[in-house]
Amino acid sequence: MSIPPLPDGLEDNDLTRAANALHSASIHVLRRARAADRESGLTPERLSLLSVLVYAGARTIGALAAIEGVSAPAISRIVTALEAGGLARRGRTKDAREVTVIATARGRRLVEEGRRRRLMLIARELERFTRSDIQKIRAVAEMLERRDGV
Amino acid sequence: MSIPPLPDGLEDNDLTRAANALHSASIHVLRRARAADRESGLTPERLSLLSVLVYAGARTIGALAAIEGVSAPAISRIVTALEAGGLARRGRTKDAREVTVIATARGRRLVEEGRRRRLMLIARELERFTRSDIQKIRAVAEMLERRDGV
DNA sequence: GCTAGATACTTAACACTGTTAACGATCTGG
DNA sequence: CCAGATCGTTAACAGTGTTAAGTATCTAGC
Repeated sequence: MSIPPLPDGLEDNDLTRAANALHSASIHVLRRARAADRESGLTPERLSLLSVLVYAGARTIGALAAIEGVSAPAISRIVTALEAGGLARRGRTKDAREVTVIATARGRRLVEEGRRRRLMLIARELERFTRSDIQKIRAVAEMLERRDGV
Repeated sequence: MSIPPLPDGLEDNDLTRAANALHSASIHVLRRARAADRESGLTPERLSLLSVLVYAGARTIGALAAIEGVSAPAISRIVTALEAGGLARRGRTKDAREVTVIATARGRRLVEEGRRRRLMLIARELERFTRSDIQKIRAVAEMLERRDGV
């Protein structure tokens, strides 16, 4: 896997080269991870929404739409599918216009297994590096996540 | 942005923590990058296929299907759409069963602009780090890409 | 306390992408 | 030369996205 050249119009410096390499590396990391998701038997959209429910807790349809960056009708339909599969349930709040969604135990288990598979796949790839390089990778990744939301 | 805890069932060590942090960081890097793609006016699938054509050169329908990990009919339909938009063209080889696809100049320009936007977005986020940290990020990302295909 | 407007969700109609099955055209080996 | 393999397209269907319209509920103002 080699890194593509910087496109024309971008200054060539550490910053742009870091962005370029980080871009490529991220694509490759997630390509592998996504392969693990197919074993869940869920479509990517359903698994993604269910993951939000598991890690963020019960949320209204509108909140889920904002988080996923899609429309409320799109969420509503996916929730219906998750409910049919016994992976999530609809609930109500004081405001009777709102509909909350929460993952079932089975939904939670499915998401956790998927996350474990993803991380195991990535970890297996990292095994090729030395302990010292793995520490560097960890330090940089944690730094990226610590500072802001890059 | 904080890193989620390691899931149960995964040993807690540098390797798994590196995988966990790298996973989160990759998700965030690409979330930003994808936002830049909307400006292209193309659907993600069309832009992705067009990118392959630009960076890998002319390819047959079957080869594109293998690269994108989807079926030949799916590629065929997207190529038809790209052709209609003047972004790609179909061609022929000696083997008259095969159909090759190649990006037009306009398609190439569109992909290059998109890639520039992506990298500029990522670079802008990295500007928050010190020069020394940026060098570390670059070194790790290039290492990840150099060794294999993580 | 009532009503007008805002808000939250659902349903409907349509576009795009993915699949598999079936078909036509072309190549290849015996 | 022909039977079978290969390549691409078309068709039919499922899933997800959108916007528009409809229903129910809340809230503000009189």
